[in-house]
Amino acid sequence: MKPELILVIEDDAAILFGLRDNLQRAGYEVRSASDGHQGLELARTVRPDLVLLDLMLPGLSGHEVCRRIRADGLEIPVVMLTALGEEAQVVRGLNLGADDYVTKPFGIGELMARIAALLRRHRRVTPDVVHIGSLEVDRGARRVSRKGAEIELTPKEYGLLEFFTRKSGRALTREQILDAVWGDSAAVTDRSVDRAVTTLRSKIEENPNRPSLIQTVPQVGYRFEG
Amino acid sequence: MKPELILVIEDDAAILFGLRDNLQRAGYEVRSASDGHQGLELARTVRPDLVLLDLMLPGLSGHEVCRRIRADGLEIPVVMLTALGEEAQVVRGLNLGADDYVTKPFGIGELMARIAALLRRHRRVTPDVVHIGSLEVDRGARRVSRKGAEIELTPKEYGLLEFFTRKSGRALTREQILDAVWGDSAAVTDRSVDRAVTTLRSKIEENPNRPSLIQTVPQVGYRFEG
DNA sequence: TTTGAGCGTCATCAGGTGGTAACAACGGAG
DNA sequence: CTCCGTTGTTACCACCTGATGACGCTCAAA
Repeated sequence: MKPELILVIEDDAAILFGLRDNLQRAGYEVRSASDGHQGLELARTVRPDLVLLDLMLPGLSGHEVCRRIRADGLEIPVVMLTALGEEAQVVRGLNLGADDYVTKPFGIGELMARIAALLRRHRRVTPDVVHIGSLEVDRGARRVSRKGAEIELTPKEYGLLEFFTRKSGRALTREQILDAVWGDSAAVTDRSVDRAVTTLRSKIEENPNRPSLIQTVPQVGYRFEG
Repeated sequence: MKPELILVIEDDAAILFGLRDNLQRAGYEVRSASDGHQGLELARTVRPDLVLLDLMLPGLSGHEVCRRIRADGLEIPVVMLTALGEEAQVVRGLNLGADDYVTKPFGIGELMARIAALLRRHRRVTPDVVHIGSLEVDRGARRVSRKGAEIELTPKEYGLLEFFTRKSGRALTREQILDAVWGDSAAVTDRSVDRAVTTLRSKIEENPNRPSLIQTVPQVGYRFEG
């Protein structure tokens, strides 16, 4: 099997060297960049399996790099490296789509373990097209169809459905759904989730009165059956 | 068979002369430019089969020329010529879409071999003509027509259409489109994408009011139906 | 210098989207 | 059986988004 490729974006040469050494020893292939722009370009072109991203970078900041990676629709796991005392930054980072963060100075063993875990988790997910029963969700084209017939969804409905497909089988609170689909900035009632679920059900369920895809979990929220 | 045309962009007259001499001796036709702007212009107009590009140039840098060539959707192989000690630049170059690089001072034999290899490889890929419904996009001739009637597109319109043909079927964000067609350096609003799409639709859609080729993906961007 | 093409921005407009509210339905507790 | 909290459903309409015409800036050719 081809070794997994890790992109390290880090401007401190000493740390970079250490990371590269450890990663290669662990059997990963490593590419690196020492500033944000270069790192972003590499992420786009070489399509690494995971990105290790320092927060403080010349050029683009780590946040910006992360945001753009996500904006490109790349679902690469991103691990942020932050100095102590940057907790506020950490929160921002996670909201921008980072999957994990590690605070410097870090134990190399812990970091390696986190990386391995993320890769393992990520390998299981996301082919571009997902089938749930007779329903087909094409994330690349952003399209949904059943038995060849396209189902027209509004952006919000599609966003909700896509989120469900990524968390299928798990009970999700309305708050989790709001955060993920509406974004933390939006100030909306959690009743909006109910309403969105209703309209989504009416479009994708065979029998909207007895939903089979989106189950209500009383007192909690909803669960998508994958 | 028509001799292959190589464009050399190099400001050092001595090196340029040597290259031209060797290339012609090897049976290639040669055009040359001594600064970035002129080189880019030539690349666009004479459509060489390969570009030899010096990194350090008056006017536009080699990187910028390379990026713009790619932004235009030209899939010409580009070989970067770099001085020793410019490794960081080399990385950037490759990421910008250069296909190879050679470090000065170089052995002329090696360079010729690389050029030949690139031309060979390039001939094998890139189907030049794409058909979408009744529309025909000839990437080789950089021409678009419908039922034999040529459709005149401006450079930006053509660049956009060509990018669409390469990403057909996928939903593309305005940001992705901007990066690819305008280039990251361009400071333009994403409304410009809308504008460009509108004018492109008016030229290539049978019924611009009900577009069939370029679909709007609300809140996201556009999707080209391949 | 003039002219014109290309293209980026702005203002406007139409249509769609989705949040809220109001009410219905449901189910559990007492 | 009644009460009350939770969820489903529908209607309404404010707001946003995207389409498009108009305008102006820039650059190159004549």
